[in-house]
Amino acid sequence: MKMDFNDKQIEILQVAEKLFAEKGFDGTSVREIAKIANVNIAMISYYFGSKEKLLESIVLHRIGSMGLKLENVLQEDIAPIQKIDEIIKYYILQVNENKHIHQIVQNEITNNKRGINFDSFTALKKNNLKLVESIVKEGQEQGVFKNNINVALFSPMIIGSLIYFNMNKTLYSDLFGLKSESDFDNYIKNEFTHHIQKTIKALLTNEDN
Amino acid sequence: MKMDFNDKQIEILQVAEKLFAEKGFDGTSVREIAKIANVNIAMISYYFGSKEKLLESIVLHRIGSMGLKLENVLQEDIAPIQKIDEIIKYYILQVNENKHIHQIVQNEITNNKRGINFDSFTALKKNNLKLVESIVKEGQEQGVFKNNINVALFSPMIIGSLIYFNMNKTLYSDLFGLKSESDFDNYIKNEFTHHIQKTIKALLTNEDN
Amino acid sequence: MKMDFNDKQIEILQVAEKLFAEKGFDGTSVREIAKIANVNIAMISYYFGSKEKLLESIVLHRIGSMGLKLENVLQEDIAPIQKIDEIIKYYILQVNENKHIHQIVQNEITNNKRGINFDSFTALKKNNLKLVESIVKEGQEQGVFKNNINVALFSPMIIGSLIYFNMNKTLYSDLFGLKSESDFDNYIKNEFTHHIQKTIKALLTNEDN
Amino acid sequence: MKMDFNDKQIEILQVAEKLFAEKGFDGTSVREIAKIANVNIAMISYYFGSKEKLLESIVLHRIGSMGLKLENVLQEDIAPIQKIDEIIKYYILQVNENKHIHQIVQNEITNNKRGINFDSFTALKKNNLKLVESIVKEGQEQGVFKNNINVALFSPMIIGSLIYFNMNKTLYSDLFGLKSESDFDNYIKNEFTHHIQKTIKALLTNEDN
DNA sequence: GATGAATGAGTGTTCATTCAT
DNA sequence: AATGAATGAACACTCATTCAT
Repeated sequence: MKMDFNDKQIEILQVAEKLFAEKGFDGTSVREIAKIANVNIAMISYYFGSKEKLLESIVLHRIGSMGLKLENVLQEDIAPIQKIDEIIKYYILQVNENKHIHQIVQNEITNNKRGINFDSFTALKKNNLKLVESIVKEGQEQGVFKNNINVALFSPMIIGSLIYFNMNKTLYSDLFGLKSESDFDNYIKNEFTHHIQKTIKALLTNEDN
Repeated sequence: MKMDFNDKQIEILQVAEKLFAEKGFDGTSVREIAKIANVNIAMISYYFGSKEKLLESIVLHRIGSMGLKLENVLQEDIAPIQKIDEIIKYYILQVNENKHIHQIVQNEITNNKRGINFDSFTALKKNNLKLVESIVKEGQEQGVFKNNINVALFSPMIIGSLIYFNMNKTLYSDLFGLKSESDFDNYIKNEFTHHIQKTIKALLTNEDN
Repeated sequence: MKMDFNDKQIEILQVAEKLFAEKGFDGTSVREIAKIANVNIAMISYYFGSKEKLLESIVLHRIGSMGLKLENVLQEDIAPIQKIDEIIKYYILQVNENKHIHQIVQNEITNNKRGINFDSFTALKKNNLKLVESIVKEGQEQGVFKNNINVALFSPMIIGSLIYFNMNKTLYSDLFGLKSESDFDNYIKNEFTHHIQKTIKALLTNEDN
Repeated sequence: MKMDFNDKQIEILQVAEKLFAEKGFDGTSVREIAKIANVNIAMISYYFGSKEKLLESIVLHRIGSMGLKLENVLQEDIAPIQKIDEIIKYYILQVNENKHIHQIVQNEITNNKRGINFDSFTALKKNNLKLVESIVKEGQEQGVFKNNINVALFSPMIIGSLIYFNMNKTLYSDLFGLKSESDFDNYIKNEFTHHIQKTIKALLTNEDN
């Protein structure tokens, strides 16, 4: 699968990503994408093969440009508890910056009606899980983290709650008095992130009840 | 808003709920619903007015039959920490039992392109939030819960992580070696629920870092 | 074909007549008629057999209740020229009072796609023609009307121009500064009628060019 | 508003014009048009946007190809009374040659339920009216026409009677013994035209009664 | 390599009518 | 005698894709 897209293709990818996230895959027509991206309708089939292949290309393009990998975020010599803080911050930031694609993939993984291949996404998740597991293990060996921690459920907690929070933007903007888009984004970067960090750390360090 | 549906209408509602959850609203055609529900295509418009009204009817029907209200789940005389356990168990159970509708509503609230009214859903959420807040306050007054707890973020954590877990069933079945539908369901009822309970309680009782 | 309609049937006939005239036969649905007439949808088929038969019933009902026949309008002992004035006045009045049905029949006679029977209407026209012919002949014998008058074309001139005038109500209201429905109706009863009378009499009495 | 239609589009316009005139707008389905014009159903929406836009295109196409304008028909140096003869002849010819479109527009102007724009048609009528008014005025100044002539009612008389005559083809073919389509057409071009000319001139020149 | 024209299949909805009660 | 429920057929329109150029 080639990954080098020309300018027109990238324009299409960006427009399509936005529309797919906003209106769903089935709710978006190629006509609409073509119109907004200011290209001929036939281009989408011509460049990407089909509407479904277009979605796969969006995912590939996104993952390819996701910037810093988790591995590079962490310094070797900081305490495990700080590493956890960093990881959560990184996770939330990354998911939030790519929320369009996360929303799309989430829906499409659920609607398995289309045979779209999201292996690259799943692989990324599994890889991240391994890293977190190794850090938790490190903390456990140092005696700062409790045992019996179900690390695999961190992801649902972090990403799941963030997606849910984003999807119910109206409700939470109302509850927290967030008046603008940037208010909302700042809330995620600060209060929300802090809350999740606090929660995970409590789980890792708290005496069992 | 009438809520009394006859048998055929209920059949349609159930089929549509399943299909909408599986394939999305736009990805499901009324023809398909009619075919599977074994009714004439015209019935859907005839009974519900339109495809969109059908979705609203599904939501209403679901909420109307959601059984026990949270208020009735709780005994007065148990400790706040036990109440929290009960609430989480109830929440997860309820969301899981109605996961179809949660999935649909989640997607449709996001894609606000349709003017479908989900106020009843939002009202339910706000109501539940108030209850949890009062219990946390009770615990704080008794000195068993810490202060500075962002209760409004419990919902995203509980429901968000559950929805995410469900949506990535393939991944987590793989990770946890769950071979059947009931394995997966049992995992949610036991390990998953326990994990969330443990997490929330840790958050409520742990010393700040 | 029976002609005795009960109250509900008459209500349906009146509503349908108005709607057919306003929106055309095909542009009007039986649902709409039933709704406005405040009767069950099935009633139309039940009472009249079909939508087409309903139209035939409207025509019959209308003709049956068209009030004074032309024959009775005329006094024996007035001059032919006055008879012509009376006839034209009667014609315009009658067509205008029954403009709905004239509009409908006009359209439906043209659209011969439906096998609707308008013989009763045609018979009325032929009968009226004979009467006018006899009066013109009377005038010709008295030497007050010229010969070579194509009496059969009087009807197109009188009714045709009136229907056209009615159909272009917006245009002519604008041209003549008629601000209300009753302004328009009065214009027909006075200026329009006078104009037609003047025209026909000119034709009947003028030296050939 | 573009007016250049390709061959297939013109084929569709012609078929649609005929069908709309024969069976009305609502009585004609795009399927039928497509079938007879031997094109794919989707072509109608593709070419014209919608069924209603198709009708607007028909009107535009017709008006655009209406050949000689009234202004060019008249020689400067003939007597007003001859000009009137020419105008009537032109009017009847033009309306008769375009009777389909006149019939359609007539019906649709009446059924104002659709927001179709017939301004171009109305503008044409108003323009023609001005021309006739100027000629009548000319005749009045020369003393050959009487005063107090309601020129605005000429149109209803000429066009209205012609449309009525056409719409009741069966009746008048019977009355005048016209056995073929061309008999009927010839009758319009000769006797009918002459009758209208005679009538209008009588009105213009006759002493008031 | 790129695109305007075209299309078969499918969309949600409305239609006049029928039928069991 | 009257009607609520139901339906097959048709409606105008949009879809993603193809193809000749």
